[in-house]
Amino acid sequence: MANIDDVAKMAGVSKGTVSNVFSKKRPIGPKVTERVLSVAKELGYYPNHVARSLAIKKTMIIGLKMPLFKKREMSGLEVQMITGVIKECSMLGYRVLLDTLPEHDDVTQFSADPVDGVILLNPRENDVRIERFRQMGIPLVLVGRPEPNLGDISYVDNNNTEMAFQVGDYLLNMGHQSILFLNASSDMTVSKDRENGLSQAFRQRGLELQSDYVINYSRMLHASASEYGYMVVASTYKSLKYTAVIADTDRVALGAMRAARELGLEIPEDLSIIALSNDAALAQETTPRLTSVELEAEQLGAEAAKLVMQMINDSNALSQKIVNTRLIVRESCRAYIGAER
Amino acid sequence: MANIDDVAKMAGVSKGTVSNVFSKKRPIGPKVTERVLSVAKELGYYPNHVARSLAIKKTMIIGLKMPLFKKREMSGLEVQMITGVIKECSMLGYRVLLDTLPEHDDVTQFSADPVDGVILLNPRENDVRIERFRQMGIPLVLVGRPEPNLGDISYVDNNNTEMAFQVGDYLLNMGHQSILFLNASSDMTVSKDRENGLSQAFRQRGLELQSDYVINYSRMLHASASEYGYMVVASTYKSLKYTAVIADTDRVALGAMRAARELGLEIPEDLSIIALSNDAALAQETTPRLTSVELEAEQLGAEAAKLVMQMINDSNALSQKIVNTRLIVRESCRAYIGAER
DNA sequence: CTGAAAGCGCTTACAG
DNA sequence: CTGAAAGCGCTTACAG
Repeated sequence: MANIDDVAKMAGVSKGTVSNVFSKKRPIGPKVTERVLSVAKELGYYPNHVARSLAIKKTMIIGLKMPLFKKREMSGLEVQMITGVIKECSMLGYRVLLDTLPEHDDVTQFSADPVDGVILLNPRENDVRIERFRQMGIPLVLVGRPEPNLGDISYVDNNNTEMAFQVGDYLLNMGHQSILFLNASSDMTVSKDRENGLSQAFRQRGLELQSDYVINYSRMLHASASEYGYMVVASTYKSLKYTAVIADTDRVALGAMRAARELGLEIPEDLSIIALSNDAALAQETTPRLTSVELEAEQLGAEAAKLVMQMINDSNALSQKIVNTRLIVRESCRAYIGAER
Repeated sequence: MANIDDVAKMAGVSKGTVSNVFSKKRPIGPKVTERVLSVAKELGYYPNHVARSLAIKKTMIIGLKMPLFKKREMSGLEVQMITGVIKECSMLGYRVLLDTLPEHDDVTQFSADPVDGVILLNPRENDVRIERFRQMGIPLVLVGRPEPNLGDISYVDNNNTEMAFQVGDYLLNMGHQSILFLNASSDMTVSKDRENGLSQAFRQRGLELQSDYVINYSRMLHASASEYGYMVVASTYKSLKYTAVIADTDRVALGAMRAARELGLEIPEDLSIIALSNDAALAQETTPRLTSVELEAEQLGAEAAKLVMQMINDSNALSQKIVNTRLIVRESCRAYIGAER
C-alpha cells in the first residue's frame, strides 16, 4: 500500500503537510489540501494506524480481558456487559480489543498491548495481571471486586450482598421461612456474597439459613442452567420443606418451573419462585411471569468503560463504583401463610 | 515504561540481543538470556506491541466490523457468531478488534486499521467498505453473501433459501396448506432468501404462497421479537386461515405460542409452530418443546475466522463457504388432515 | 552467538 | 501556511 512519502512526493509537498491534511491538527491551504487528497485517492493511500499509534503513543483502543470460554457460550451477563463497554467506547471514538488468551506464566510471552487502557473481567484472587498492568502504566479497571481489596484499584461491581439480602427479606416478609437457594457455582465471589446477604436476612429475623437449602451449580453435575433448576427441584421437593425458590438466573428458574409443573404444583400458589438475574430476558415470557432482579449488566460495562477512559485522561483518577440492582415484582411469588409443609 | 534501549544498556548488550531473547527468533546464550531477563524484570520492561507491529508489519489482530447497535442488544445470532470468531482466532494466537463505528463518508477519517485481516458482518448492497479493504490490501471475508456477488470475494453464509424450502416442504408434507410466515425485517437479505425458499416449496406442489400470509418484522411496529409473534398471531388468527406458523426466531415463536394459548388453541393439535432459528436456546424450554432450525451461527463465525487467517497466509486464497443448517424436529408440529379452517 | 545501523510509517517541535 | 529532521520502540539483514 502507498505510504505517506509516496503521497508527499507525488503531490509535491512534505510528509508533514500530508500528515496534517489527514489529521487536521494544523490548517493546510485549500488548494494544497485538495491536491493531496486527490493524490491520496489515486494512490489508494490510507494513514497507517500502527505507525500513527507509535508516534503519538495512543491507540484509541481499550482492551477487554475475559475468561477463556472453550466449550461454553458467553453468558447473557457477559454479553450485556460487553455490549455496555462497546457502546460507551464507540461514543468516544474508542474501539475494543477482545482478549481471551490464557494467562501464561511465561513472562517472555507478554507484551505491552496496543491499548490505552484495560478492563479486566472477573479477576481471580491475587490476580497477577493486576500488578503487571500497573508496571506497564496502563490504566486498569476491574469488573467484579478485587480480592484482596487494597483500595488502590478501580473497579465496578453489583451490590451482590445487599441484593440477596433484599430478596431474602422480600420472601421472609411474605411468610416464607423455608427457602431453597439455587446459587451460582461456588468458586465465584458473587456466590459467596449472595449467600452472605441471604444469611443476613434470615439472621435479622432470628432465623437461620440452613446449609442443605443452598445448592451450588456445578458444571460437572448439571448439563445446563435450566437442567440445574429442573434436577434440583425435581429431586429435593419431597425431602426438603421449602415453599419458595431463589434461582440464580432466569434460565435456572425456567427449569425449576418445569419441574414444579411436573410435580403438579401451581406457581405461585404452591411454590414461589424468584430469579436473581434476568439475563436471558425470559422473565416476561414465562407463565406466570417471573419476579426477578435486574442486574443492569450493561450499565456495569458502561461504567467500567467510562472509568477507564477517565483514567486515560487523568492518571490520578481512581474509583470504585457500585451499580445497584432492582427487584422487579411480577407474578411468580405470593405470601405463604399455611402451616409447615 | 522502560524500553528496549534501557534494558540493553543496563544489561550491557545490544538492542538486537534483547529483542531476540524475547522473540526467540535466534538463539541467545544462557547467561546473556538470564541477565537480560532479570534486568527486564527489574525495570518492568515489556516489549511494545505497537512498535513491534510496525517493524514486522503484522499485528496478529483480526478486525470484526459489525453494525452499530445503539438501542438494541446484540442478537443471539450475533453473539454466537462472535463467539465462533473469538474461539477460532484465539486458537491461532490472534486477537479480535471489535469495531462498530459507523461508515463515515469522509475519506479523511479512515485509516488502515491495526489488523491483519477483517471479517465484515452483514454487508450492505454495494458496500463501499469492500473496495476500501481491497485497496488497503487487507484480507477480507464477509458473513452473509455480497450483493452483487461478483465471485471475487470471500464469504461464508447459511443456506437460507434451501433451509426455508425444507421447512416449507416439511409442513406441506404434513398437509398444511395455509401457513403464516413471520419473517425477519424486509431490509435483510436473509428475509428475501427465505421467502424465496418458502415460495419454491409451495410452487413445487402447484401451490402459491400468498403475500398476506408473509409478514415482516418492523422495529417501528413491534416492541420486541416476542411481542411481534404475539401481536401478529393475536390479530390475524381470526381473519387468516392458517394451520401452521413459521416464526423467524425462537423468541418470535414464544410470543406466537402465548397468543395461541390466549386464543384457547392447543399446540400442536390446533396450530403447528416452527422456528427458523433457536438463537436464544429456548426451544428445549417451551411446552411443548419447539421444533426449530439450528443455524450453527458459531460455526459460521469459526469458518469466517479460519478463512481470513488462511488469506493472511496465502493472499491468493479465496473461497465461499456455505454452512448447512439442521431441522430439529421436537414437539410443536403435527400433521393437518382436517378440512379448511 | 553478538553488535551497529537502517528501516517500519507516522508526528511534531523548530525554523521560516 | 509549509518544510526538514529527529523521534516513537521495535526488527533484521549484514558483518563479524
